[in-house]
Amino acid sequence: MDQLEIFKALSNKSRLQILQWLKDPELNFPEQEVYGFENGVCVGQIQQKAGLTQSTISEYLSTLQRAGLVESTRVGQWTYYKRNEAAFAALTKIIEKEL
Amino acid sequence: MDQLEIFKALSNKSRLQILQWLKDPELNFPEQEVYGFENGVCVGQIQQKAGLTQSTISEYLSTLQRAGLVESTRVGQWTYYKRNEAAFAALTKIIEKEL
DNA sequence: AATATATATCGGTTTTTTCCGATATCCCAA
DNA sequence: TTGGGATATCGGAAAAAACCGATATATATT
Repeated sequence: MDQLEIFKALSNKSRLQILQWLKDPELNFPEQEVYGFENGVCVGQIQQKAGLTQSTISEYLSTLQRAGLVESTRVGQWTYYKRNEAAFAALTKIIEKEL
Repeated sequence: MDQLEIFKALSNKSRLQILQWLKDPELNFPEQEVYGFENGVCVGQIQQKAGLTQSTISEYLSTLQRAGLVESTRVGQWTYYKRNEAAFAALTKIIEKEL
């Protein structure tokens, strides 16, 4: 886990917001027909809610993924993103012990 | 506590390093004559160790202070900085609950 | 009052980040 | 096999961050 990369990923308003939305998909996104929220939420829904362009959101999700904070699953034409809760748990430990 | 401001303060290698050094001043800095490390470590010592200019370090310490991660005490011509451990504890809670 | 030392602030250059539009890729359906 | 929708990638303009040197301010000493 790269501390610096994680903190950089977290130091943007939109990316923080996305992570918070993903904490409770049922609450924050309209129903998804096929998969529920098992795999997370697809890029398009996040993009709509965030009100930024598709390319920007795609990049932001990559950034979060490189930092290990989210995971993605491709299903057909859709890519679903969900939080990686283990990474958040690890992060609190980093702050408690290393920082 | 402003999440975003905290994460921005943490997303710089030198500032992270400073926080780690301040975790154990006895270990990371030469003895200070008058005050021990009660009040923390003065700017000059941090600057020397970091190998950046005085102005840069002064700014970085302000950044950390604005984020609430350190506190400063002026004693004569010196300003001592030390960690605000309460802020770190609060940060782990933010990550657990809000993030 | 003059000088010296420690820190803060200011102005500027270079690098990084933020965001966009355009285009490429990938997958599905007809 | 072609067209359309979803996502990724690329190139770039504008804003922010990372530094620096010069200068200002505060305190202590003489």
